[in-house]
Amino acid sequence: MKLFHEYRNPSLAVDLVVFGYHDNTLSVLLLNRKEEPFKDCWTLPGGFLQMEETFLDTCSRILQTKLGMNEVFLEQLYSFDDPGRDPRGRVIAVGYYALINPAKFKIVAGSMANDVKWFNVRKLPVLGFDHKYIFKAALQRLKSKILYHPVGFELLDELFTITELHELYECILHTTLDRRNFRRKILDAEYVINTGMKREGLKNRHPELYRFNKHLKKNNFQINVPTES
Amino acid sequence: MKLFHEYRNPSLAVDLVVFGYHDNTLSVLLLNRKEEPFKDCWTLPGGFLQMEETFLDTCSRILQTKLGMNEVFLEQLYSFDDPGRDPRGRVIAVGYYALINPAKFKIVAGSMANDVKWFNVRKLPVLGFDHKYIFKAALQRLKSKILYHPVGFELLDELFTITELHELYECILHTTLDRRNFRRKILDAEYVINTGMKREGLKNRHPELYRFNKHLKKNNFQINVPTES
DNA sequence: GATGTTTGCGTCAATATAACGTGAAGTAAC
DNA sequence: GTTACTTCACGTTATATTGACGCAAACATC
Repeated sequence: MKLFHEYRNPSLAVDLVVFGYHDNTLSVLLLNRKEEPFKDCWTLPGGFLQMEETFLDTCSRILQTKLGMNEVFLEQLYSFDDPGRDPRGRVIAVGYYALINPAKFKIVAGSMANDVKWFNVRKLPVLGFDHKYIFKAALQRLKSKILYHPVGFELLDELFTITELHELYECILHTTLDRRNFRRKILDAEYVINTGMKREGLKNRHPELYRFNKHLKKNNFQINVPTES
Repeated sequence: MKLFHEYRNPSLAVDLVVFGYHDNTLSVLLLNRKEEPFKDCWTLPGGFLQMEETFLDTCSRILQTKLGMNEVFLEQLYSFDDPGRDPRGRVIAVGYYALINPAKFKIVAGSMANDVKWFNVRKLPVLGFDHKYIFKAALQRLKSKILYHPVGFELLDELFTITELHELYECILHTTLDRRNFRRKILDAEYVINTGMKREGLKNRHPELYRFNKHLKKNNFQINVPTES
């Protein structure tokens, strides 16, 4: 019996949209390609799926070898199948997005070799392949997800203030949210736990530090975005 | 230069969860396999992606040749990568789900050759491969989607009554929804347009016939499911 | 006409939401 | 210490939405 992988099959790549939040800015990690095609173009980090790997294995390998990261939040996005998406031949891409706290990996804009860089998600350069669309899908997913699920803490330090969480939401959703209503919703939903500690050394009143509530009930909160007009 | 598809690559299959609604029952189309593996087992219809095909091409081919259908609502679900999911070797499956109106294809439970059959989604047999999980993902997606997006009309005739739409929602969500509140939401959202016609020949008061409003504004309604207790 | 059912529209109290006020806590300047 | 300024934490209020029902018109059957 002929094995399936002896037939002609498209190649399978995994492409990663790695989000990081730093200095009140949502950023995405891009790689400057050193080879054709799209040499010297910015692209999402990615790699080919090996026969024995799961998608998450491939993600970890890319994160580890190209970016020096591990143990991050990962979620599958969508699979991209445009036959023309890779000039080298037929390549299917499975998109994943990751949420990381740049502080944990000592990566801040400009500090790394200039072939890997954080870019503000609102100021992206032209991307190679169809990575513009993969990125768009990722940002849209993140924006939807954060309304119902407590993913914010993946991007913040373990201890954070309500104001910091609030700024993160405004930054991701790219809108303004009433500070006081936001606080009430987050607290009513028991999204976070007050540690009793305070953040010291700030100019004004010292805000209380919270941590994420791991025992949060599902579907317990919903953030509403103002209707555009 | 060696082409990518000359490397060893996993095979790529597309598996379909085809939903149909008939006689107040949400059903899914299953195929009885005639070959190993999972001979005589019920499975989702599926097929391998050909080099030049998009996923949707493959979906259409499966729907056309195995089920005699075309022009249906299709949406990508998720890609399944468990290395052990197919005993024949490494096969990645891209799941899609379809919504069809069985009346349009003259397929009703029991009327086809006994290797293709509609099954009530709450009374499924044991499925081959990992199709149980693909199905679960599809049902979950449909349940979430219908709360915010007008997908109901894909499953109904062009003209339908509010009661019929209401029953469809209760069936898919597997819960009860207040008849009068449901009507109000659907009408306030302009989900549907009153045609002025009525469904004749029923035992009691003749209900008005509606059609789907194609110019529906996005994010204009939300159905709430009662909290379980 | 009486009966039983479905349909279509309304009511009302409870809840959730958006918009905004205010005083306390902190730093810095004088 | 006092004043000025900022952020933080907690309220308040008007409005909108929701859930839980009531009820009469429309229809077939008797």
